[in-house]
Amino acid sequence: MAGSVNKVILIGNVGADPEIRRTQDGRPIANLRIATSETWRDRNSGERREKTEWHTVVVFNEGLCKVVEQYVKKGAKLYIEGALQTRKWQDQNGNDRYSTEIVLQGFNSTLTMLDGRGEGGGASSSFGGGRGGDDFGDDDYGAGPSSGGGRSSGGARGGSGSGGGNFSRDLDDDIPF
Amino acid sequence: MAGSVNKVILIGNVGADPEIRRTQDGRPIANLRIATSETWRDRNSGERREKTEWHTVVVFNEGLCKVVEQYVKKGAKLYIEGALQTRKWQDQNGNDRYSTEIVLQGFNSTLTMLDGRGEGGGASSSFGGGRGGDDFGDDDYGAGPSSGGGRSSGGARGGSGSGGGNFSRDLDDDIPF
Amino acid sequence: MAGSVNKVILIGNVGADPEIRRTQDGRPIANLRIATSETWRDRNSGERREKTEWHTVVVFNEGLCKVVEQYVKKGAKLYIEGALQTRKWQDQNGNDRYSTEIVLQGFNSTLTMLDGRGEGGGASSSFGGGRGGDDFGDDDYGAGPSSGGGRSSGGARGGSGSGGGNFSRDLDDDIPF
Amino acid sequence: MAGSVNKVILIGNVGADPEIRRTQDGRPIANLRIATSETWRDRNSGERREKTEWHTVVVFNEGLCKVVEQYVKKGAKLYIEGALQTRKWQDQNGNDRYSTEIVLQGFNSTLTMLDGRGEGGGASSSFGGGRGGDDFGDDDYGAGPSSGGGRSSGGARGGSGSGGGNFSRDLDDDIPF
DNA sequence: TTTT
DNA sequence: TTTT
Repeated sequence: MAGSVNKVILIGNVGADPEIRRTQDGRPIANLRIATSETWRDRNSGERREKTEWHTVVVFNEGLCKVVEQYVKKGAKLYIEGALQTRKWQDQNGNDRYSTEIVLQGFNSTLTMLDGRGEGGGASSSFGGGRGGDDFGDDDYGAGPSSGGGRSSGGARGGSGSGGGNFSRDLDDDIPF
Repeated sequence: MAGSVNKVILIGNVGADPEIRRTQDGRPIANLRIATSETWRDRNSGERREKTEWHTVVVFNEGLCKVVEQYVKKGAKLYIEGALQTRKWQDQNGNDRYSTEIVLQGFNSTLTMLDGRGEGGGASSSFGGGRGGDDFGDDDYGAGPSSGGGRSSGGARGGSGSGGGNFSRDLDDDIPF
Repeated sequence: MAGSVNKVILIGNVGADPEIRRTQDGRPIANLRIATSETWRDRNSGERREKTEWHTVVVFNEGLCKVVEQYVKKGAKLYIEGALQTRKWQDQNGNDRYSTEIVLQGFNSTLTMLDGRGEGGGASSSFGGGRGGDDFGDDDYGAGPSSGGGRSSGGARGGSGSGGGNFSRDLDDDIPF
Repeated sequence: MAGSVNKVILIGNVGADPEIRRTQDGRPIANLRIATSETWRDRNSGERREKTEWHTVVVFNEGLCKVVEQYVKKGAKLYIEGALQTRKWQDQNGNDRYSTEIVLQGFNSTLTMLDGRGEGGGASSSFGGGRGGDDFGDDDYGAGPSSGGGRSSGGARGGSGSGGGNFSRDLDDDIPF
């Protein structure tokens, strides 16, 4: 079927340092757990209540994996755009099990760090941005994320400052890893 | 945690006529299975390939449930906007199991029928639309979906025409069911 | 600034056959006018009212331009994902004027045809789909939209059937134009 | 036409303290200027370049206006979900002019503060959240944003910490202003 | 005019 | 199980 859309947009916090695995042929796959949460007031008690939803995010895109590996730490606030995918697997008893994940793989996958603004209120360096896009005349307008040079990073929580970065696929060749 | 977003946007086709259950206190809950699919060309064989993803959508909103009950049939193409929710349950062996669903419950849930354009190629009646929104002067601008009057409809496949309708919560009082 | 998102999602109908211009160096640019509309019921009169919003969409992506040129006709229903851009220009009196457009240029631009379902109720060929994505093992999983072969199409309104197609950038090499 | 979607999603920074006007009948309208920006590397020079896009956001929703009035300051990073609207007006010479704005008015408008996480690295108070949603049994699950109690706030830049808050319409009765 |  |  064509004419379909499968899109997930999350803004939430990373629950633990990401895990990076590798395929047999060496490509990285990053796994993230992201929490979103909503709060409301109980109609009867008047108490504030909160419900947290945990999401499993799987990053197949190689460039985004590198970003995740280097910059995303427990506690980081991320903007994620990906697609829903339900994977079937067998448990130890041979029973079919299903896991639904947000997959960042396709052309419109995005991962943007929303923490940033560093510690000193200063212009913490940024390593991302970009539309990935097409070409725009003779310079590389919108041509893809780029890097801000030497950064030590540290994730959101660790705190030593990390400008919010916007990453996308197609960035492999622009990121200086 | 506040400052989070949990949003799913789907455009896909309904795999089977919806199931409508009721809570003990009589409120309806609709279940939908929606297929999205992507196609690509195999790099080696050059063949076209397709992968279909199935999504479970649960509609708690009462107004949307009525819409689903009356207008959504197997085969219908829908635009869905909801939130991801993973539900924990026990299987017959007492093992924890998890199911991830797209829940239409909150203020920004939407369900829009994308088939339509009626039978005659004409303007097709519409039974929905709307922003739910706030007030806009003295008339009810953006005040919520409304109905186009008597339509028997019949879903997408049944085919006798059904304008695409846009529904949201807050519409309970406007829909003449 | 990094860590920002600029995204527009539209589902609407094309108001007129698209215009295709070309840059000096020969690249196509497509212009579309797309109508979205909302309906509501007047609180006082009880009448149904409707407000249509017109959007200007500019397609810089070359692959998408070709798709627009060949398949998108007046009346077609489209799903569009792009970015907002306000362009400054001078009117004949030298006054600054601004026009805001939805630009399809970047990596996460999408254009999907939502009409389709072909003429005979049958399996009208599809020329799109795809995630653009990365590679997935040795076949071209998610590797980008592809074409369904020879189709004459005809747009939504023209009517001779055109399956809903999903297009994205990165597709240039896959579309057999 | 029904079956349409008109949605804008922005994450960006507020360029100046918001302006709050009032309609004749006393309802507030907030105006925000929000910057999004993308960066890329020039293909030739290798320099990092940046392009900032400015967006005008108009908040008609009364609850969101209050939030804007009290918490949103110059420099704040926001998540915004609204609809595109082009307004026609006459300049001093009587010429038609058009302005396109992102309107937060309808049921699925959202405004979420993304700064926050306070100064102490702690859990940071949150004054928002919520789905607006429907009812869910006997407590007010998902019933709408609520407030975290006494907060002095101060906007993003002012800096003394302000948890990210998520606001939506339907919240009027829950926010303790 | 923001932010990095 | 849909759709193309």
